[in-house]
Amino acid sequence: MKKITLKDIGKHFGVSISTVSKAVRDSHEISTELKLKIQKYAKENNYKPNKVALSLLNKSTKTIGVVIPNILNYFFIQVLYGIEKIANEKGYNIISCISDESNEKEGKTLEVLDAGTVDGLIMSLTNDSDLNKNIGYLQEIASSQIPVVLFDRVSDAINCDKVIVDDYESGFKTTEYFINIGCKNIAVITPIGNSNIGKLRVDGYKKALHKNGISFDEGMVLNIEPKHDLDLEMSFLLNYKKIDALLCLDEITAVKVQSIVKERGYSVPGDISIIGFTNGQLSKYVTPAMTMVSQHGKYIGEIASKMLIKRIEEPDGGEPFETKVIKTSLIVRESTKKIN
Amino acid sequence: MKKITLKDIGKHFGVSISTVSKAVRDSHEISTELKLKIQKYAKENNYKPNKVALSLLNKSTKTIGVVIPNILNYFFIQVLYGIEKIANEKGYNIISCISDESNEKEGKTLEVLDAGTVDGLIMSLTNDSDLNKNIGYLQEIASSQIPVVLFDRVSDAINCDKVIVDDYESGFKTTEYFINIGCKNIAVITPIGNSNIGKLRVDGYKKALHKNGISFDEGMVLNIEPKHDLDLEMSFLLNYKKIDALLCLDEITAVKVQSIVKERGYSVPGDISIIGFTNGQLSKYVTPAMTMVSQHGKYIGEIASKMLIKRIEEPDGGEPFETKVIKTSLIVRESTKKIN
DNA sequence: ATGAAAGCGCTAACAG
DNA sequence: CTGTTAGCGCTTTCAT
Repeated sequence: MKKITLKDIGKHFGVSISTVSKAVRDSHEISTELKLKIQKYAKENNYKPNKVALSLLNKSTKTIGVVIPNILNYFFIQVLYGIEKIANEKGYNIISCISDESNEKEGKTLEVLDAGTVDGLIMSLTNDSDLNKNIGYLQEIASSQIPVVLFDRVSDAINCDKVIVDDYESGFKTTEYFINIGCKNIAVITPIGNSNIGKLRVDGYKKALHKNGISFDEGMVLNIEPKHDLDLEMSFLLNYKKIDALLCLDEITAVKVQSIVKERGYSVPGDISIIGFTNGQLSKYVTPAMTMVSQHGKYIGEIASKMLIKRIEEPDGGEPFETKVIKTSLIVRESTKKIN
Repeated sequence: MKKITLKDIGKHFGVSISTVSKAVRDSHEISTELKLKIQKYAKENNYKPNKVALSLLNKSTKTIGVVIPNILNYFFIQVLYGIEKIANEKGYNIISCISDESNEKEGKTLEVLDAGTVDGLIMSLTNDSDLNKNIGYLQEIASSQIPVVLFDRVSDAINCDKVIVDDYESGFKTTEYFINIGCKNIAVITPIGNSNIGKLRVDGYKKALHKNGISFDEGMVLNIEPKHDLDLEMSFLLNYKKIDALLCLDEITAVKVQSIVKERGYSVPGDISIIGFTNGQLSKYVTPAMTMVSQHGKYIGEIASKMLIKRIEEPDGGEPFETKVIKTSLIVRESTKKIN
């Protein structure tokens, strides 16, 4: 038997649909006797108010859309986990969409989410969406449809709440950490070279070099792409110059790079110290366990979720948009050590 | 300006709402001139038919609910990825819920999903849901509300389509693999001892021992729980008997166990060979790289998604329920080797 | 070629 | 106490 409705119940008892509605919601307006009968019947038949109808009525779906570029990336999973946790506590559901680093899929996803399915949107942009038509679309949505919170990969062109990592600062601090333990030839390996956050981290890196009197060398920044042969590229880099530190801008790259470096006979951290971004599940268990920059993904998700729900629920009191910066922390393990 | 509706457009042109509806959907019933005007206006104002209204009308939400026990587990992520991929291709969205291995949260989640929000449900049960009130509830949903597909952690008590791994066979084959490379003292470490799949794998293990004339020893099966001290438990196990092979029933356990074993001075695979379940991101990068049983998570997700959507879209032609068994494969790496 | 009306399932305001 | 009405946004007959 398919889902039972108020109408069905009403028919069964020969009463009106609004009476039933009131009865199941235990209104004082209904006689106790009738209420009991109806409630019993409703329970037995597993009646539940249809959410879709309620959504239409209340103009609120109690769901929030989450768009992330890559679900196989532990950082995003952590953020998703944080978002879900808070959303769940506050009675919201999550529609999760994966843009797969594709502008096109990102756009399609926005179309769906912009059609009344969700009360708000939490999103991290695809890698190259800075030069992306979706930006305009998103700005449109944020400004006139539903609240939007951007995290991690954000864009200045969109006016909304944001939660970001202090990428510049973080690139700076990490580089100084290398310098403080005695490293001088510090290379950067980035799979996110054309994203804003990648650029910021590299800028921080440059700043740290500059401050410490080390001249910046373009050749020490290795931009990699999924299709590239990392092994080969690393071989060029290692032959290019004597290197004593490697800063990798995501976890999987860090782990792969460490493995390549070890295979080529370098000792980590004896010859080369390595630090990676994103403290996920991988870095802890490889040998040597890797020193990582933790972005506190779960926390970012929680914050984003809270900000969004606040926007959704508060009469758009028009608090000015906020950008929260989450500080990273360095989790020091065995892939770095002081050179004496 | 908030979302624009047909009514708004109608008012603007002084025509009826149904005319507008037809116009935006390019009906031949409307004069070209009017159609063009309306369509232009609609585009300019970013009109999009409200999905919620459509859902109510069509009694179809074009979304499917996914309930997984643990999002920080790579197997489930892979499944989710596979589900999303297919669903997306077929125009469905995913509402993802995390039951966090809690019966209670699982139940709440079902309540929400059972209220007309989704057209179908893909789910893996919480660890101990065999002795779980939700089972009855789920059976109720599956039998009378919406199609349900269970994967991995399923239950016989629920009558629906299922996608499972050949856990018994897989426990058997893996154990025989150990035996074939010369191992005799094979221990099992399971964090999922009270789940069906955990039991099946252990049963397969027993069968292989038996077939090869090795007697089964209860003490060689180590049930662990999140709160337990794995280090300590492993120490007991290693002192209990000389062990030359360890079968770990999930990836993170495998990695941790290998790390503990190495720390205690054993060589892997020299002294002890190790195999783990779930070929995720971890096992490939630890040292030594671990031999793993791949369950083909993404493929499982794709299959589940296809089965569900077929049920949703096909006039419930009442094909009998199917249980698809996905064969595992052994990815041999360096944590196992032949003993001579 | 356009519009009125019904209905998806529900709630709320208002009558009786 | 119970019922009628209207309306959320949309599509779909069925008039006109």
